[in-house]
Amino acid sequence: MAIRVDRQSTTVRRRQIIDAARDIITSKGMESVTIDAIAEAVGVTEGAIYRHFQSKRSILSSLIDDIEESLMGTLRDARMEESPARENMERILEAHLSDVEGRGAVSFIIIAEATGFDGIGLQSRVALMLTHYLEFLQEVLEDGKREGSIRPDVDVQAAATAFLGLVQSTATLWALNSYLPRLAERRAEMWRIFMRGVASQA
Amino acid sequence: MAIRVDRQSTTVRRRQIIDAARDIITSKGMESVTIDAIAEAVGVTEGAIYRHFQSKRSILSSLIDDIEESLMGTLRDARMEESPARENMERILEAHLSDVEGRGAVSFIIIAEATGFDGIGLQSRVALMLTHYLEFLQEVLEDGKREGSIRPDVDVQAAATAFLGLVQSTATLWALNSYLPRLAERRAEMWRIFMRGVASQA
DNA sequence: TTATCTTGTAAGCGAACGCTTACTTTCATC
DNA sequence: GATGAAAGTAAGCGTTCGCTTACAAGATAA
Repeated sequence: MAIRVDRQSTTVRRRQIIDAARDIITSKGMESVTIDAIAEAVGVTEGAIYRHFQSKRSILSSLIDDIEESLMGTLRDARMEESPARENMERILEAHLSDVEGRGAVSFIIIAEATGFDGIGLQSRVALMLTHYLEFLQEVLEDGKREGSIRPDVDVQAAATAFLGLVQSTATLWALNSYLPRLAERRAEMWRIFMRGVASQA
Repeated sequence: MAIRVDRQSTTVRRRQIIDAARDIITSKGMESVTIDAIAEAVGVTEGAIYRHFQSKRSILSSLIDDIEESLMGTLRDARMEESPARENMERILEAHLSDVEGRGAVSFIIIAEATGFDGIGLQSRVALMLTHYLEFLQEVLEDGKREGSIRPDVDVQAAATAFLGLVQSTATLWALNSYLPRLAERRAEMWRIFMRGVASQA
């Protein structure tokens, strides 16, 4: 009588492992991401994890790939629609902040904690993701300049950094369980401040 | 012939220990802050550290006290001068960002990584510091409203959060060694964006 | 001088963590 | 039905880390 074992393909397991890592980060924070915790969440033993990933570092690296994909997907979706740049930017902010509210915003937790990542050498990987993210924002801001809705003398690098800051500070406050009432109104107000900051005169 | 021992009072040692912790954070990141590393930096053995602090948690807690003090000091200094609120705000931003550039901005690294702090229960301590910080910013912004330099319908909570975001995103990019050229110009431009976002019409 | 308090060391305990090894079980294919 | 690759387990190795313990030595005051 053998113990019932739930065998799965590497393809399936890799997905489960990455998803488990993400879930643990959002619910219990980065420091709780251990191979043992991941294994338990997936429903296998630690050893099995190493059938599908060669190291913890490579799990996190794959998770960052995953996060970058969904982050850039959000950006692409918002821009795809042929609407004014300022509406695109607003949609991006809305998508990010409802992500913060709903699922804890792994992406921005990872970005925040990446400072202390260099024990496993993922700092530069996160830096690269951030670069891609900011470059895309800068493109959208350039769109706005061409349309005339954004002032031509705005430095798009600084503006993109400021935009990232809106999301980052909100995510931090949220993650620290600070009192964050009326997040929807807060978002609307932050958007107004940012837009007024970069917009052409009304 | 006894081994030369550098005996110091608890008062002195506590300072040295806190300073060592701060230095390690700025130079090598939070995850490198171990009792052993602190002991080595101070020039004693691990055991000696426990003569002056009862736990690692209490070292970090004291460091946060220290950081809060200097953070609030910066705010108070900037506001003390009887100048317009917008100049006060600009001075605060300048102080924070030159801190980022110069000494690595421990305060904002701690804030960023506090998300993963709950293993040692300091999350709420950092959240409290953030609350104090934001409340002070809100007061300065209210000053600006009274002066008429800031639009009366601006939500000061959202504005303070956006301001924090400026510093946070810059600190993150800096800590990740991202390409951050012309930080002084960047600061000036971010200030312009923020101020335009909250200012009364020119 | 001697007693006492304080600061220090050396050694190591126990737990956690990343990862490996030796071996078993499942499953597709010939 | 036998075979070999793939996926799993149980056990444990080596290291790191926070912290404790037993003991030594400098400082201070009677």
